[in-house]
Amino acid sequence: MERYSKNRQAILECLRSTKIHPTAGWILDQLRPAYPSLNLATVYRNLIRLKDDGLIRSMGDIAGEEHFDGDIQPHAHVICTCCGKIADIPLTESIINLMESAGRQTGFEILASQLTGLCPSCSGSENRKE
Amino acid sequence: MERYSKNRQAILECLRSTKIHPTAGWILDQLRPAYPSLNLATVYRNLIRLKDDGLIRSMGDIAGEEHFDGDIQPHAHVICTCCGKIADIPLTESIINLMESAGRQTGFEILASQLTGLCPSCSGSENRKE
DNA sequence: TACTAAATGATAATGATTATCATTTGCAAA
DNA sequence: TTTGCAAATGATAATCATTATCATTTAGTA
Repeated sequence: MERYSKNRQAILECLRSTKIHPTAGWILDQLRPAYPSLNLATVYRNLIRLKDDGLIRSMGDIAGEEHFDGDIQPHAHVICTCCGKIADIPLTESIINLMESAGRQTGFEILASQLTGLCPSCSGSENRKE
Repeated sequence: MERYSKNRQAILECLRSTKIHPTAGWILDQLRPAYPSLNLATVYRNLIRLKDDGLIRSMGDIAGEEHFDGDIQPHAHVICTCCGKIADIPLTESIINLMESAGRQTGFEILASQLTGLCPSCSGSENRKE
């Protein structure tokens, strides 16, 4: 039978209850009121553990910080490479087909689709150069 | 008229002549023989500059390191979240449609499509847990 | 109640990236 | 050619997220 600490459970529930794809630091800030002694290292450790157990997923480093996702169903995101903003996009038939087709072509096990670009705010400012 | 240093030109050409989507460190290693005094900070500085100028593109942090791409045409990648391996996938009609449709839905200016998952090697080892 | 492995908090170490700053380079005007 | 100046550079320190270390605590079990 698997041990399951209060901290780990709280971190998992925190991740599952938000749609913002947070970082370790954000999770710590959320849980501090209820778990005043909770340590950042513990958050990181449990995120790694939850990821290894397949209960959460990492979105990789976005704008310098690793973001996590409590939704392990295959789905898609749009990410702003400038400010790190993340938007969900509905997982349409065409995206599923694309993921499957790319998986067949490359031999990869495709788990997520990330479209990257510039959000409305960043698109105006940063790209007035070319 | 724009100044254009030898270093910056060499970095740009290095990026354009490879398909491996390298890191700053890799570029430095490539150029060291021809530019023995080239410094890592200079590579970083010029990559930022080239990116700001729209001549190259960053793929963001992959497995802890920022990777760059000399190909600024919209295109698609498959990335292994475990080992960082990157594979190109041809930019099909369906991907273009997907990018355009997601752009309309979210208001983002979509520049690239990244499918993430596990490469054949990592798929075997890391995921035997669930 | 005592034992043992897992979990934790505190903190140091790591590693990629960025900032600082004095020096050098390369063009442009005199 | 010489001088002046902004850009570029090399060397190195600083930053910041993440990871490792380690002594201590916790929680389940014999």
